[in-house]
Amino acid sequence: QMKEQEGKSTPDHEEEEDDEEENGEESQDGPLLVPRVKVAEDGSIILDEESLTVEVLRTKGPCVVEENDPIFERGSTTTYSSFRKSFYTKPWSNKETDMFFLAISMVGTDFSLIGRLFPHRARAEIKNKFKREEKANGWRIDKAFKEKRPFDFEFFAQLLEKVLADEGKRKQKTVKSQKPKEKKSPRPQKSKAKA
Amino acid sequence: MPLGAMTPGIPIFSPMMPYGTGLTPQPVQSTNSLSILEEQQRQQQQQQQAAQQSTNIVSTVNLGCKLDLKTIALRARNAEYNPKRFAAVIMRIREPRTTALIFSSGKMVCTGAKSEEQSRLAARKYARVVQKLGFPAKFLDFKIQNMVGSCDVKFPIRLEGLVLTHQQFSSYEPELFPGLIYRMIKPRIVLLIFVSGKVVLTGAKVRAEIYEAFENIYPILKGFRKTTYTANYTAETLHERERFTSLLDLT
Amino acid sequence: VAYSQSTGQKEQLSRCLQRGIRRVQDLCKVLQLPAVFEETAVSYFQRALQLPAFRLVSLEKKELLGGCCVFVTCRQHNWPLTMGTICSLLYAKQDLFASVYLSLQKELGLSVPALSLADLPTANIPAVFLEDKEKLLARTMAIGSVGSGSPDKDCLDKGSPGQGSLGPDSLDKDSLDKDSPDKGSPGQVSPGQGSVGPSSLDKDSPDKGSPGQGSVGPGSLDKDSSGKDSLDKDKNSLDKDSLDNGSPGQGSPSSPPGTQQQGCPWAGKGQRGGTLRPLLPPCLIHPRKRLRPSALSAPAVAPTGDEPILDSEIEQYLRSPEEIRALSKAKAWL
DNA sequence: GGTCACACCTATTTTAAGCCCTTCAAC
DNA sequence: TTGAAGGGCTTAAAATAGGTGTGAC
Repeated sequence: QMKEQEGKSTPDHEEEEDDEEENGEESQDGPLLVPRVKVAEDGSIILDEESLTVEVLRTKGPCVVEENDPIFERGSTTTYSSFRKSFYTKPWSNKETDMFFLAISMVGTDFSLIGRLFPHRARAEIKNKFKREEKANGWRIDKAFKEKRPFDFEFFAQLLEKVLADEGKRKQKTVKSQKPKEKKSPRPQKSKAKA
Repeated sequence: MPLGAMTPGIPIFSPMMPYGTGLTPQPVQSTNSLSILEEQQRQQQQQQQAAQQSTNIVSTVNLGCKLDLKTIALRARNAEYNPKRFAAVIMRIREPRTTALIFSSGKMVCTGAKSEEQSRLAARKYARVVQKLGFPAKFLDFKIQNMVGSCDVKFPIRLEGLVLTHQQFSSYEPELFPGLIYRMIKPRIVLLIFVSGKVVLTGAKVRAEIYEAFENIYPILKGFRKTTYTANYTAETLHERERFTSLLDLT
Repeated sequence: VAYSQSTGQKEQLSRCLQRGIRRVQDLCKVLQLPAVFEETAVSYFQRALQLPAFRLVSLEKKELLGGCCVFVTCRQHNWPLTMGTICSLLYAKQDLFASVYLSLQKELGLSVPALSLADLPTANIPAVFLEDKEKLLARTMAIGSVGSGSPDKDCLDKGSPGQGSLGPDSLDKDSLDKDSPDKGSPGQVSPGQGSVGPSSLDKDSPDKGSPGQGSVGPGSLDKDSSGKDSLDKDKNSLDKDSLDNGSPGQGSPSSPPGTQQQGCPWAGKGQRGGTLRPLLPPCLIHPRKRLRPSALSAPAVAPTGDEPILDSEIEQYLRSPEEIRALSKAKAWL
């Protein structure tokens, strides 16, 4: 059993995807992390819950779960949060944010469409970005929406590619040498931004 | 123990909101003893300080005609339509800042407004947009479906104590959510109460329910005010135990 | 395990009930819970199934319902069973289990005490528990992180390290390694474990191993990495214009147009070239943080809801025929 | 095996506070 | 090795409604 579960780090991306089916356990092993949920052997605790009185009397039986209990071993790496669905969203840089507003001025508030303008961003990320900007810089949203710009996909794609590429370069550069700043590395586009 | 059992006079209310209708007058006769007046005034001030804010309103209206969502999405730049994901057009307007879900049946849901009036105005604007797009939209059965409000009582609350004494109404599962979920019966409002003293009220159909619920909960919360820090642990706890011994039967 | 969804309401209640009860019993056996627990849990299950709220839910949820009943029972007896353990055993998704659990509480009007040893009066607690409580509190105090709140608050409010930290694995790791002298002695009893373990449990819950969690990252830009070199130069210049002039300067944090950068289209470039800065107008050198307070929040006047709506306002949301044509073409391309 | 009926997913808003994850800069 | 920063999820409520998966018969 054990359904599968997506291993993506970004919200579902429109179509394209057919999630592999696998990963499943990948554990099975880890003899070390056996969750021994041991408990006091005995003792009686009495709680009176509104007429719902329960009395427990435990005689010194074996531990609730021995450390070798196969049941537990099986899911040793499965935790309460193993199935949480949270995706990591890469923070938006200033440049990319500018692109976001440019997109709004070109297509309006169709997040799905905007999402297609940002190959690496899912609709959910666009929507969250929109809501976040609405709170922080509502005027910018308004401004972008008011300033219509012709929808030129090619243009946008080129621009975005360049912006992302610059970012990736800058990052690498910063890591290697400290002198950086704004620099267009000799090689124009082509590289895919962020490795 | 009815909700208001241990609540002293719960007078006033004073929405500090522009549209606030001073509802629930409620005569202020109450307990006993001396400086009742003073006490009441003090309480009034406190409650007033915990000004409420209506934060979100959801309303519905029927445009009374079938709509072609594809067309709407194509012609309006404030719309989005992805039949694969959701069967409605998602439309937004800037003033009042709201979002609407427009279904092909002509039914519409308007969310995000801060007041009933704003919600209605926004809904009318959406209807106008749809009209301008060529549909014979009308404006039928406008109705406020849900109102959300939030406020701050300005003092920390002992949720552990509250959940014990009001078990029948509460659910406090810090593992799942930091707030205590309080399901008030009358009015039928759900409150999310946080240790910080912040409170969220939701589920109301009319503004008065939010106010009423707050008036009901405020005295209760005062009873569980978390007195600052340490030493209080023992004293407070013991006090609490004494009061609710019957419930715990643990002492 | 794992039915799936579908109400199963048509199914004979008795059968559903029997099956569910069996599951509850099995679960109790697996957990080696006292017999009393089993009875209580089963009765809860029976009560719950009477309610339409549960009779009408999917089988998947019905299954978790059984687990919830066992879980509730354990809690009421202060038995250190964690949600993490239950979820693991049932292969349940945290969210789903939580929702069923919360609705069980809601529907049955149950009162489920927090799993907290610290909150129990000492009188009825076995010695082992007492010891642990001391340790627990001491540890809590020592850790001290708590900015505000009594020890009591710590144990209860944050007592149950939520979202993932309760995983079975994390239990031994922290409790044993860190604080328990009995580390390494299997025979010893450490009651505290399953329960609360204040903040200490938070940190290192070994989720890392969980399958399918993170990774991948957005680094999948692979797809359309087309060549378009020729256009490059042109685009670059366009780019400059549109970004620097069109938007309020290089992602400047926040500041409405009204106050500043009003008539200074060069703002963006100027700020970039550090040396030019002194030449910029004061409004750019010392941009005001506060800005028109009212402009943002709707009209000061409360609407009545019946205000006339100007056509011009509505028209800003409409696309012109050309735009529609362009968009159609563009969409076709995509 | 096909039909029926229905739970549940998807989506939107809004607030609260805590937890979770990733990334990257100081020690 | 930490912590901070940035983003996201969780809880409640309510209306809307088509598509899908699935037990039952």
